[in-house]
Amino acid sequence: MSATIKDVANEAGLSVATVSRVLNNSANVSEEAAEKVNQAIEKLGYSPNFLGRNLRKRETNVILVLMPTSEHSFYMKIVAGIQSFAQPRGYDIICASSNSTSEIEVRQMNMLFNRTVDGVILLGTSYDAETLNKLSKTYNIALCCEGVENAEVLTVVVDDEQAAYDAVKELIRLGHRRIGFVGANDSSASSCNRRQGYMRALGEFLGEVSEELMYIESFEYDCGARALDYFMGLDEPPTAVFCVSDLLAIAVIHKAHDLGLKVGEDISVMGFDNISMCEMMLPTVSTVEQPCGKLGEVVVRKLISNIGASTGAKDNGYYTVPHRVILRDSTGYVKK
Amino acid sequence: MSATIKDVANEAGLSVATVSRVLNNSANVSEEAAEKVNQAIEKLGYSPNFLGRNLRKRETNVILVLMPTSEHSFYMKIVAGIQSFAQPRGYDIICASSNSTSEIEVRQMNMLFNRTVDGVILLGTSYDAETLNKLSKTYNIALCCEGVENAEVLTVVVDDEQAAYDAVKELIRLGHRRIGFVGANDSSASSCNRRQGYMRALGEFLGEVSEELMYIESFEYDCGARALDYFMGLDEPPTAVFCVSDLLAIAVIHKAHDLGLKVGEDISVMGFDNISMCEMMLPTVSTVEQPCGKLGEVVVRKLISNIGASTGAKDNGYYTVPHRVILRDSTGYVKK
DNA sequence: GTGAAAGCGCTAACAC
DNA sequence: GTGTTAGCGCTTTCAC
Repeated sequence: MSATIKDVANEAGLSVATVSRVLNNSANVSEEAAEKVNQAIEKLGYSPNFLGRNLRKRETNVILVLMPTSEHSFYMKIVAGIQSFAQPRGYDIICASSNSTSEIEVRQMNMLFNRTVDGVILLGTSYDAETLNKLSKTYNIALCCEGVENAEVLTVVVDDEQAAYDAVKELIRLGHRRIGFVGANDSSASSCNRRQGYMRALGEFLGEVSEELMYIESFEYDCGARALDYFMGLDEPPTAVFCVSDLLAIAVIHKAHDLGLKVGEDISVMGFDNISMCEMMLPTVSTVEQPCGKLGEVVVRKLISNIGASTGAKDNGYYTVPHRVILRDSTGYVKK
Repeated sequence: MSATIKDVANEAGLSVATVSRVLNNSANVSEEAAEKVNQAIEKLGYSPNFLGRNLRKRETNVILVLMPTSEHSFYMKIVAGIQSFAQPRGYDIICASSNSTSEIEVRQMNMLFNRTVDGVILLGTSYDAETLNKLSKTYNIALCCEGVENAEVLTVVVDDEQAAYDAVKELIRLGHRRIGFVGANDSSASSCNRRQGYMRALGEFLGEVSEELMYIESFEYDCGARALDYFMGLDEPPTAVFCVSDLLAIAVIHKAHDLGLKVGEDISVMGFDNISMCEMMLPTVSTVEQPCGKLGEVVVRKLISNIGASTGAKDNGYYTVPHRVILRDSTGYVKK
């Protein structure tokens, strides 16, 4: 049906080897021959079949990015960062979303196992450390945004503990003394580390950490409303809330509005990630910026280097990139 | 390095043909043989190389979804719809974003040309009708969300003209008589069609359409603010604004807030798409819902059918799925 | 029920 | 500078 390299060779009156050379810009091919080949390609509308090429070369130059959910524009920003680095270096980036379903994740990981892609970047995973360590021996895998405890796999993240500490410190600077925490289950390393940072800041500056000010459920949007309901039901509700994601912060803000609270005055809310929605919201949302572009760039740079390296020489390090606290309208000085 | 089907055959003491049969669950293989093969697979940690398989079978069972931008969570919802239909039918879905750059789009389309994927769904494209028609003869292509005028390519969209008409009709029902339109350049078929619907509603119910109430720029977020600035500079500003996207509507709402206007009272704003942000915003955003799941499901169903069909029997039809106007807090009765 | 062998489209020795 | 040819890993006809 569609033309092959052989057809091109016949059409040009040359051998497939020469056609292949032209296709790959290798040296040792006369101008004349190249011209003939290009004409034949044009005439036949030929496009090389990469299945053949990839099979032969044992590489695809494609990297797969797996996201737990596609709702977060945050993830797509990282993908953009990955792409901007990888594309000029000859790698195509494709992505897929597992909807936080481990079954789908496994299925998509098959693209790695069956050699459809050269490597995978996981922006969150349901694999445990042991499995990841085993897979990492045979395949090129990297974690980004969300690490896995004890996994000796290339990982690039922000320093979640320190970032949360910095964020909560800002709230304390604004005069807040009762600060709530909205987190996901501790099976998420990032949520867990952020909780540690929150607790360290409270311990260091206020001297005490109260269990009742921590609401732990999941990253789901709806949890934000439930968290605020819970907090407002306390004898002494918090005057500020630190959330492990912007989405949760936005849910809290929405709920606060429904309860008649003025966000930034009656209650301060801080998120995490700096998704684009933070600037679109009314009020705008204070948050901790994760440098998405940088995260993507760093992780794919190291992954590509691993792909090119011999098995023994792989970089399975744990790297952090700098974060930044951004204050907007959703946080303010504590009400006297 | 990694095991091949030959290694498995040797290990099992059988031929590669038998191993292949086991791999593909074909009939005519004894229990005993299957057992041996599975043991060998287990022992060697074998995973079939799909480059070989796909080359041989001349199909990959992968469909590529190309998005113009990854910022819209809207697109990812469509991908989810596509995936939910395709996955159970043996197709993997991968996606890539061109950042509205035709150069990147072309590069990504290479995955179609070089047989890395069986088909492509374009959620917006910079290709013109002529090119699409030509490509569509050789390859399996579908358009979703955003059609291309005169393209005889499988297309699944909402009826943009009618949807805009319905939305504007609602604004008129709320008493609005001066209604602004914020659109993208008419090179976008959807924006163009929505403008037609806006004009039809105005013509039909109010008798006149005023050029000065149409602000046409692009889908970029920043255009929303400029549009409102423009409108408020008019001698008689509109009391309601219909935007061709929710993102633009949110930008308008944000700007209105900055100008001290109360959205839903002083000015009504209607968007288009029903992205998840509409419900998160304060105020919540009235909009036209595009049934993302349905769009994705329908387009991939027809595309898969085309992939399986002979060249002549392809469905290049134009299909619409039903839309729905959703009124929320950003629209209200006109202020007396 | 099983195996031998051809060949999918391509690249890369190797020979000339 | 060009051509011949062996295979990359797999499926599938055709014998048996």
